[in-house]
Amino acid sequence: MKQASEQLSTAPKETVREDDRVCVDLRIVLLTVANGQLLVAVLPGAERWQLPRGIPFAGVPLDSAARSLIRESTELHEQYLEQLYTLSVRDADRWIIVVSYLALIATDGGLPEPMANWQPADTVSLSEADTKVLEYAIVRLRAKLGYTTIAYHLMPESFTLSELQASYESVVGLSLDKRNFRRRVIASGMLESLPEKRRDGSHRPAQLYRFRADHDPAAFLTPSWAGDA
Amino acid sequence: MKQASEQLSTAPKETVREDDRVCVDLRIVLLTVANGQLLVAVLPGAERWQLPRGIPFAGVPLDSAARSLIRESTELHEQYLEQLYTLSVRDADRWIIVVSYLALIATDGGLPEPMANWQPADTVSLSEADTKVLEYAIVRLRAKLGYTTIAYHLMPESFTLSELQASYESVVGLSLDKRNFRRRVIASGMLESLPEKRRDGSHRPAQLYRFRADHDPAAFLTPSWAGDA
DNA sequence: CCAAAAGTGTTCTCGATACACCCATGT
DNA sequence: ACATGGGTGTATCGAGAACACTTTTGG
Repeated sequence: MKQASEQLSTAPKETVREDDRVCVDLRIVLLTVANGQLLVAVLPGAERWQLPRGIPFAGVPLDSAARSLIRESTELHEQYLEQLYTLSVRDADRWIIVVSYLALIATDGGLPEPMANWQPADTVSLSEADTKVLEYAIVRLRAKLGYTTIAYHLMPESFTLSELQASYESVVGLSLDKRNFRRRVIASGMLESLPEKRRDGSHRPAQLYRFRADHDPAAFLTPSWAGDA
Repeated sequence: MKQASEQLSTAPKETVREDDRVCVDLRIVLLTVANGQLLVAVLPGAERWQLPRGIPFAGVPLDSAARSLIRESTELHEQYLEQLYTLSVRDADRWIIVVSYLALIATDGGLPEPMANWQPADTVSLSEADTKVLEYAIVRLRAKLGYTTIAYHLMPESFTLSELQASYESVVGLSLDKRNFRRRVIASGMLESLPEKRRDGSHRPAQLYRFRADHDPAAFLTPSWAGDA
């Protein structure tokens, strides 16, 4: 019932009975940005929405379990998956262990096929535990946006700098200075400009960019967004 | 066997059999600093040392389980406990889920009673999984040292600035500039000076400090230590 | 008077911020 | 010609890093 070697020496005082074993529950915060809103994938629950969830099988690594959970919620493959945190929450009369993941999906303008429902991340109504997990996911995403190239996973193949800035703004919830934003994002070296421009309305066409194939996903951009409106 | 409500709606395709349930194993990285070395608490294992570990019981929150594990390794109460990461590792023919914690204990000069063994963190020989966990713990501790007052949990009640600097240096593994270090740590406002000084040898006595009772544990110090020797 | 650690200030560089106007296009 | 979003440059400020000498004590 337990695997051998290592953990016998300091095993807890009593033997583990079968139903003393803890329950592990995976929860996925699957985010995307569309029309200037940060959206989260949710499924209908008893009374409220709930995050996509599931119980991992033994014999399967956690990340794979998370990935297959996502494949049940959307037909698009996620672009990015990162473990968030493991918390224990009271559920009925037991404590269950919730392992939470952050996943990102790029939009190509429209929404990814929603087998799940997409709800605005700032207003969706979830259980207490799910709300905590969602909030933490947003904190992490905001932080990483500042010093990594994680935005890559939220953008389509090519985009204008204004579109990139709009995505940043929907995630951080602030408006940023156009000139400073461009300087930073260009200076970071994570982008390359494409030969084409996009004509889009009765105004000057916009240069298109994409993320460089070799962009370092851990590359530092610059760590602070403070100070703007 | 499973608790009701929430997770039925997206339950995995097949029903969960009893022994499909995953095993969860807690591991604690318990660190301290003594005589200029970063030490980790370990227990004798089959061939190598191993991190204190144990299986959490259902019905007990994870953090409590971690705390009681620590109480089995040392008589001192830990000063600080923080969850690190949850990873799945292959063990025999199953994947087990390892939830890792970072704990800190202050030294008062000598070592805390070692029911566990204290080994230098940079040379101790552990299993592959334990090594990964230890390395990650050190990365986290180093990072947090830069922008939080986490050092508090490694220091005795009162100390000199040189002692504090020495602790920082043993953790980050770099030597720091004395003047810059002092300026930063003073400017951060996390310390207060005591009326006493410590006479210590044939040289000028050193001012004693302690952490302010109301120091904000999340207070920013300053995020980088680069550039020194 | 010598050894040993404590303590102290200034200069420089660089990244972050604030801020306002001209450009290309469609109607 | 005008409305619309695209695109650009400069001045200021503050944080971090580099760097060397004086002070106080005990022996």
